[in-house]
Amino acid sequence: MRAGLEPGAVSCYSWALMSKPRLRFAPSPTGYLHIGGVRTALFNWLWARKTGGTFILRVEDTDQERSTDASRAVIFESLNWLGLDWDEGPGKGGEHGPYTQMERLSLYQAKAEELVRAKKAFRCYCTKAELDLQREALKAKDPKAQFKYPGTCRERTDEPNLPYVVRFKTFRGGSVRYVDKVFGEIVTPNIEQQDFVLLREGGVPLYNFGAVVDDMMMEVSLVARGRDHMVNTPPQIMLYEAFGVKVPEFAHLPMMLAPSGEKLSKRHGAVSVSEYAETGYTPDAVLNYLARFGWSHGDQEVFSKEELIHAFSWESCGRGDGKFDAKKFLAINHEHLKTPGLTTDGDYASRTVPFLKKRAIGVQSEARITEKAVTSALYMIRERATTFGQAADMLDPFFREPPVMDEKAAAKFLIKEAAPRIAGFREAVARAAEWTEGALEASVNAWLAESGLEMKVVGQSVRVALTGRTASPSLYQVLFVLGRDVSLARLSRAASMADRLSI
RNA sequence: GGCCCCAUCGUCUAGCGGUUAGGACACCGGCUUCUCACGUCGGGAACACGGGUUCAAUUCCCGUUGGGGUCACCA
Repeated sequence: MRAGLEPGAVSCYSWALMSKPRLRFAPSPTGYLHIGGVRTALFNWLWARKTGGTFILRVEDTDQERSTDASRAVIFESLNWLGLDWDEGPGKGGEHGPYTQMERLSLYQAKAEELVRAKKAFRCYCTKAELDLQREALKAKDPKAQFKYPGTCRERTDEPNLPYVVRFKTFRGGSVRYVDKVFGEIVTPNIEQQDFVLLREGGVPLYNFGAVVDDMMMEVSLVARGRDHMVNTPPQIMLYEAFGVKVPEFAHLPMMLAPSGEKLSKRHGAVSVSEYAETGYTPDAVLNYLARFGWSHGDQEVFSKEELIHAFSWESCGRGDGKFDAKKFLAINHEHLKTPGLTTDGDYASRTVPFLKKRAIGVQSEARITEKAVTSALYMIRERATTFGQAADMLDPFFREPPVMDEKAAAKFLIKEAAPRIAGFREAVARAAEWTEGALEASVNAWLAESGLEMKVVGQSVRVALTGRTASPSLYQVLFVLGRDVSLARLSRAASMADRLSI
């Protein structure tokens, strides 16, 4: 009942309906985990989680020139940080392992041999140099001509003792048709294909072959990947048909481009997941932004991870490429940090502590940086901080004694005229009925009223006195969080500093 | 260049024949205000173009233009 070789005969539905979907993310360990790659992983993961299917992680490391163990580790680390957990794969096992391609070499070789024996593939003894020569020759004759492997060894029957690659006998007539879950029907004439290489000279598979053998053996039922792979789909489908197995479903995702419209790369700013982790983004916000890129759910912009799982569908994926927008990304992160329902106090604090500790290295107050202390100060900065890194910056004056004094701020606000005001403010808060925001404010207001001063004129000096900066949370919150002793001490010190400074 | 894909505000997008074309980010104003934010109110801002189909096209079809992808013993 399998699909035949005629065009239009490839049906994918039965597989998908009969069992839980199996999806995979198959990165190459050749660098950091790219934000675009994460989106691919995310969409696969969302569908697996929504449908109760299986999410497989497979490492495609057949490019031995560029693959590194360090990169492999970074990719795992990034996926873990994002919370995109896999059901089968490295470190997790599964019935279809190993999940690293270089550990599956004998499998590819056996499968290639199977095709050769069935005359669906052949050994090609043409060398790379020969082919390059032919390519150049053709180009010299006709610059517009398309070079395709001429089929030199396609029907060759001898088996000389020479190095060879294994090539696929591409179907000659007809076309490949499939129904993409986001792009719809795609038809490609087979004439476009050439006899592509399955196995290199050393027996290491090339992408299209490795991916198909693995997807086939791992029983992947839906292949979702970037649109840049769309051109690989027809040859891959030929391979499935050559093996006589069911063709999986395909879903291609529109591309994420740089604001300039070029392919997104490091020269356009942060593109690796680790950079966002280091800046203090929260993983769910990263997923939120990436999900909303090329996918939508009515007017909703902010999603928790659970909401994404619930709402996701291929039908709501767009088809147009998009441009990465760092500002919107930041705004989404801010939204997640502001909302306790999205980022709990505990989560917020535990993610902020490392940032605070990092900036407190060598400072004696480091021991005071605890999740508990940070948690109790959180309410001051929830609305303000856009990243955990920024939160740590805002919290810094509360975990350092004395606070770092901004020199410009001091020069401008800790001036002679300010000294008596700071002192007056100090006395006012010192005689507050109790050390609460309300009582402090009441006491300060009373002092303001009797002294004829306005908060406008004393505020900034007091702020610099308490925090060393010109921007901070509300003064009463600052006083409260700092506590009576520290507050009074900082105010005294600043008052005398102001008095001295301008002599 | 061949083949393939795409096309709504600057950006991400809603729209699935009849809407004052909606939201979000960004931008610009007002309000709030002890700073910075947050919040809130308001504003400017889009259906690439040309043909069809239809009583009616942003929406369906074709073409043009524009953008993107890909053309390896990379993935």
